[in-house]
Amino acid sequence: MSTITDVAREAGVSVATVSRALRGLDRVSPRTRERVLKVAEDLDYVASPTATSLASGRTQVVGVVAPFLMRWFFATLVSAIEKTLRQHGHHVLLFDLEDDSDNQRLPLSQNMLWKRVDGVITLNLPMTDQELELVDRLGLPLVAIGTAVADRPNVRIDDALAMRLATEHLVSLGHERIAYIGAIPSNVAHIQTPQARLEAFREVMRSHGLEEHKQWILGSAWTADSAAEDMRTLLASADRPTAVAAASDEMAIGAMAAARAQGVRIPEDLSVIGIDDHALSNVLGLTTVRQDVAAQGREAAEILLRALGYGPSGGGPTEVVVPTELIVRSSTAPPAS
Amino acid sequence: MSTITDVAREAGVSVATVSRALRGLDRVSPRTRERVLKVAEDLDYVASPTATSLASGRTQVVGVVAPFLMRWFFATLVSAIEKTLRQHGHHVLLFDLEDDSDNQRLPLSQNMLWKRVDGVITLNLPMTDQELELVDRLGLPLVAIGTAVADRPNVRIDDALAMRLATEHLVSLGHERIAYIGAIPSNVAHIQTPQARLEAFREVMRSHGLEEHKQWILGSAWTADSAAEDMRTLLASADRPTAVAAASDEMAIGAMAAARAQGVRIPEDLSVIGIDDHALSNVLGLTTVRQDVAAQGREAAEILLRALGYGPSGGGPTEVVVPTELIVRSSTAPPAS
DNA sequence: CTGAAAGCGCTTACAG
DNA sequence: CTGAAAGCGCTTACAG
Repeated sequence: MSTITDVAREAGVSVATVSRALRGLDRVSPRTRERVLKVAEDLDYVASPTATSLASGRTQVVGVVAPFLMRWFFATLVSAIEKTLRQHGHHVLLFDLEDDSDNQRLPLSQNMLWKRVDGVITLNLPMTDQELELVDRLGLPLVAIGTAVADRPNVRIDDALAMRLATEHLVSLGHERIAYIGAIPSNVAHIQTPQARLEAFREVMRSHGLEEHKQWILGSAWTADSAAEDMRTLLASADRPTAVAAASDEMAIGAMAAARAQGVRIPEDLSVIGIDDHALSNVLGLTTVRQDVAAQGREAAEILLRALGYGPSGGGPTEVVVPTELIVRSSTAPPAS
Repeated sequence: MSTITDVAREAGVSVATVSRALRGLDRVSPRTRERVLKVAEDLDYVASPTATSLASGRTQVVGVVAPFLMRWFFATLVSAIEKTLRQHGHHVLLFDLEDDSDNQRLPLSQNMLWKRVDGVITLNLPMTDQELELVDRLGLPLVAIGTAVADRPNVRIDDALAMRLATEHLVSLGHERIAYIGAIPSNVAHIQTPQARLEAFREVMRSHGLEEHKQWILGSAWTADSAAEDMRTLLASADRPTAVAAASDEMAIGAMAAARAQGVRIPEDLSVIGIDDHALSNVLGLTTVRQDVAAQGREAAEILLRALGYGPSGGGPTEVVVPTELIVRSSTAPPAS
């Protein structure tokens, strides 16, 4: 592979001139620039990013950090972020912080970031003080999707609003006996989403004077399997709800499946609603509150790009709340009187 | 942040010695090494990867390239690969080659790889000749998961065997009228999986003397939505199958949902089987042929690491076929007499 | 508009 | 066992 020196020699100019010409800087005569471009093209020249980085201090790489990657929400974000960044000449270095051998996640460390990325995007990841201090010390701009990180730019949906939409939908259908799936104990993590959604559910119930049954608030682990298991227990009892609001579609899908497996018809015997509009929700007929996950990824990438000095330098929003929308399908209906 | 020069000064040795000591090379006295280690620790020293790369020619980064990222199969692979590589001090640069604005995928280009990655892992990605030539020219080792790439190391399941297991299961239950979902026209892509699975299906049908109905071979686009749509058409006709084999669980899930929505009971009226053991298959009761996707990611990462000179240099397998297993759940049963 | 030179922070022979 | 020096391939003031 050819280097900048090869191009300079071939074009009969200095490497400094080649560097300027190729990067489109001022102060290069049109003729010279043209010649350099031609030679570079002929030689299949591509600047060594590693040399460029060492000299310029920028890597054109952004770190994307997630607590896990396999779930639909995260995979969708990563895909959207990668595409947006690549359109602007940037690349994605991926970190999956899930630790299989432990139920604690891995910490973000200096050698993941130092001189390796120009910025960081966190995907629903509560950061520890040390991690935040590290990112600060390294001078890295950061954008948080979902769970907010200190006072950094943040892209998310309005969790409370989303769950309010979901719960109000059930109430408006006439349901009064409503269960909830996805209540994560507040001491487990500083993740805002579960708590905000549960609180919104409670608030709506209260505002309609509806009773909240302790044993109908299920603390499932945000997976379909876990939700299905909790649902089975719930359905085994004599005292059953007529509807269930799940904090995510994956849990809603688990709940629907568990109900059906026990002969409970949906929506005749039980209405189910989720939040997300997961890739499979449409086909499964799940009523849900849609969030545009790809849009969140795109917004976050653009904010970061701006922080890195690309695009319109003029500020731009630093706090984006992506709209949310009720999608009624066949998993919800009025209760069977 | 401190540099190697800072450490050298503080420890009273040359930068060369620091470099050797920190990398655990020979020819450093225990006392010196200890001192250097101590100073480095005190100064929070982490070598600049960009400088290291320029000097050594290695980046400790591997490119992971996929036609799209959002599907369960790909997300699971990426997660497993990332974890395995990170344990060995390597990082993942991610490329999603899906092009939203076009139905052709983006090409792999020189500026994605050149001096940026030490090797490449492809995820079910048929490579063009130019891409292969590029990877060769850059001297990058490559490992292919799923769709094989020329004579490079390859990790996959036995597609034909998997579909044979699925089809034989249906036949052994007594089904004779079996439909197939996921037949991609061979001119669309050089992806082996769809073709290998369809052929295996046909072979099993033939070997049992079962008739293959042209209109029961559905060319769904490997998504649940597409499979559901095709299934609706199929069920609308008077001449119906008693069972359907889908080439992936996502399609099987779509087929099940479409059937149920039309009042077709599963498995009483229709048996459905898939391939994958998708995260939602268990909860949905889908009978399937399980493939261990994470294991494929791990194997591929390890083969690449070996090619890069890590771990036992002694060869090791270069062709891995991960085993596959029939998981019978509630979506399959003997036909209704 | 263009070039010579220093510098980015490491690794790697080469001496000793 | 250790150090001085060249080199990796760019960018960036500084002169001119």
